[in-house]
Amino acid sequence: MPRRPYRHGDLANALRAAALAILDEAGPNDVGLRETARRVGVSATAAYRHFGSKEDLLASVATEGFRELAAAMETGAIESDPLRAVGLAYVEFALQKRGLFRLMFGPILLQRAKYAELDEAARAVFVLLRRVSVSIDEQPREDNSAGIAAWGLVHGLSSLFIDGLVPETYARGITNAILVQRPRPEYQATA
Amino acid sequence: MPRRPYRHGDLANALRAAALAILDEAGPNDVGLRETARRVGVSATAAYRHFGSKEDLLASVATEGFRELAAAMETGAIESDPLRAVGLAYVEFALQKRGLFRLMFGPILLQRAKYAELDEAARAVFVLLRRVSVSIDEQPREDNSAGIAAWGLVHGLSSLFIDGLVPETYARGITNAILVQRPRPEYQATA
DNA sequence: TGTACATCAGTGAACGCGCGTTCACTGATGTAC
DNA sequence: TGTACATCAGTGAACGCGCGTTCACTGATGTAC
Repeated sequence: MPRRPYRHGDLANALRAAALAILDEAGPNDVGLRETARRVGVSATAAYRHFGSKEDLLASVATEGFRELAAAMETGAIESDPLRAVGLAYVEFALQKRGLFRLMFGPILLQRAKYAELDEAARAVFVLLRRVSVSIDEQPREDNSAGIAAWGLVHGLSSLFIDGLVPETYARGITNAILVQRPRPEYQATA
Repeated sequence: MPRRPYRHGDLANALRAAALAILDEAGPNDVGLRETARRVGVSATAAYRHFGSKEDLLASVATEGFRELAAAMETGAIESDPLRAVGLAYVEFALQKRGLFRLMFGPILLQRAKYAELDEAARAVFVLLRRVSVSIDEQPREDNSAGIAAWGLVHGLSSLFIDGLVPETYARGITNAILVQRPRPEYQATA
């Protein structure tokens, strides 16, 4: 078998991929810089040529994750029942890549003031949800509550499913049922 | 000042309280058995008189958390708009005790097969939500989707708020608006 | 085309750290007589 | 009431571990001439 050449060629991506593998096999807390490098077959220090720190690597993986998520949602956004399609894409993403999903909404997200690209990628997901929510809202409101409600719902469902609090078997069916588009009643005055 | 007596008297609770403090100041990943013992002013090994392992301690704290949450929700369950009151209590709990909330829905929850009390306490929260959801559902369904939807919504909103994805300032107002009780339209047939 | 050289992606040893857990122990407390 | 003693909640030293990061280095690659 051919030995890996001295220069890897795409070590940054290889490290991200290895981190992803650990994420899905174990969990966010088990992603270590040393372990990640070990999987790629490279010394731990090699990672520092591509990422300033372990946190930088995680932020990079999370950013990619948000972009992937947004892309998956975009596909649904053009369908006839966009909120349902987009919401299903969100839940589907969480189920398929639960390790990544957990990383994306874990402690690294609290550091997003430091990571402009991460912040932007996360925002894009929300913007997309708001768009498909507002479009079906008969009385669009200024507080974005329709978008926030949609985000809260799909995000919460995703969490409950991947934490096993609701049996995963029912995940798609139930999500589908819940997200069926229905006429929105007028909002009532609230206290 | 009086020295702590040789026997602490209530070390188990003191350790739980110290763990709670760390949870809110830092986060679930920073709760260490040594650090917790240090805060109580006791040797690290003393903890082993009361908990079999670090994980046991965390499970115990999380269990208490679920019981507290259920108790807070119970108070709202008897009001005239129970889903809103219970949902607000849920979100309020997450905002007030965000460290604890994160622990409760973190990796320890995946170990709940090992911790019967934790499992039971978590289930109680769901049962309560299902109760108040079904009660306002005009066409109760067998799949519990009304309860799951309610849980997903309040859980997701809580997560978004404590992760700062939606400004916390709006948290209560928006949650309130979203949870306003409204007539449930019939469910449509789904694919 | 051949050669000298700068670049910079990799290496491996070493650092200090805090962790969870074990072990043999100590000594205050509560109880039996 | 006084004394002997068992209990068991605490101690402190020690273990092995894997971590993130630094350092001085090496040597393959690509380029300038």
